[in-house]
Amino acid sequence: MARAGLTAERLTQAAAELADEVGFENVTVSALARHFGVKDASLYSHIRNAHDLRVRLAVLALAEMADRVSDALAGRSGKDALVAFAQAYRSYAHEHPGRYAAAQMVLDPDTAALSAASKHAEMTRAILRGYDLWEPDQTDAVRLLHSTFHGYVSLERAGAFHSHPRGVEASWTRALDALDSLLRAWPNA
Amino acid sequence: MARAGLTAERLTQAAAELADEVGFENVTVSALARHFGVKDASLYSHIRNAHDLRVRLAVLALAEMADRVSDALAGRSGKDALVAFAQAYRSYAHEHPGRYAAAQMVLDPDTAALSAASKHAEMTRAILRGYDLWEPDQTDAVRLLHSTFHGYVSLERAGAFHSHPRGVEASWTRALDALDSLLRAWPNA
DNA sequence: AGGCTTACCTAGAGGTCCTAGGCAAATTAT
DNA sequence: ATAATTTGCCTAGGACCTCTAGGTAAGCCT
Repeated sequence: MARAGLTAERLTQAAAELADEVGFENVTVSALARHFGVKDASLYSHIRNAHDLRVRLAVLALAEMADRVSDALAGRSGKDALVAFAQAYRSYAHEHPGRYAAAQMVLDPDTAALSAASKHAEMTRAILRGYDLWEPDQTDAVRLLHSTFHGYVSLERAGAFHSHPRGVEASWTRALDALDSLLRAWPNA
Repeated sequence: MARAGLTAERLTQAAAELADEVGFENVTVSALARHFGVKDASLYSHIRNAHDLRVRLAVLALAEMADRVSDALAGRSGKDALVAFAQAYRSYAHEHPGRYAAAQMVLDPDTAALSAASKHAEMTRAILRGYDLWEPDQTDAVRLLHSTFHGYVSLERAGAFHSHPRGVEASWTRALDALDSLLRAWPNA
């Protein structure tokens, strides 16, 4: 019998495509095995278990997002950088809903440290160099930005904004305007 | 054999407690049946299927949150109302992580319309009466506030803020300060 | 008391997760 | 080139979850 030539990397990549097609919660070991025309048990030579597969997927998604944001950010500063970051983040979530959902997994501290999660925080911090913010305000602002981006995208995907006719795109643009003006006039403690 | 006296309501209530104990993703029909000392199949007289159970749980959580926020909001306005809303929202999420996760489910439009989801939007809008905001800025601000609250709480629970020594509580307080000042000086389009 | 509704049961099919143990293909050593 | 080793994929099977069909008996209504 010819071998399928599986590796953890190929499995993770296929899982990412599967996630975008059928949703992160439907990424199962069985579905992945079916995709490769192989028995379930065969995958366990490459991944420890189903959770391990999902963690690998999360790590992949975090890295992809970081790359995309990093590219978008190159050569920009101030509001330009803010908008570029936000668009890159949001467009990734729209194009890759399954991967984005994976990226929201709660990772154990060790895995999180090895992942691109820290790069995200670092890049968000880089945006703030265009504004006049210093510690601890900078960290507070990083957290606020990250929260707003993530919150907006996940509520949008959950359909929370469909009940009102106001365009989701227009609100997003105005939210970025608002955040920019907030960063420029960050209140004192 | 004595009957357990199950109803959809008792099942949903028990599922809520179970969710807070073991996590929303571990709320299964089997686990719930075990809790009542009853066979799995018995639950299907009260709920349609596992998804139906989770939706009921989501609706319960949305209603509970709306009640709590509504109480917190009574008699307050301006920043007072903003802070009260935010604290009520966040404390609910902390005290009831499983229920909060349930409340993030994507509901089909009909269910969403019947749920307390619209009350949430309405209450957020009520906060803005203390600020000088009119349509469409009001809707944009509602979406921004909702996104930030939800984003902050879910990133916090995911451990995204643990990598930095700055206190999560302090950042939260400052985020509310920032949002208040943003609403008072909402930028023109 | 008799009849009706329904809460809960047993039985069982089908799916996912995962382990143990085996064989054969690919790789490395001789 | 053949032998030895590694390892990719297999079968078999157990544990758990979901859900359906059909049955029995408990509790409610006259």
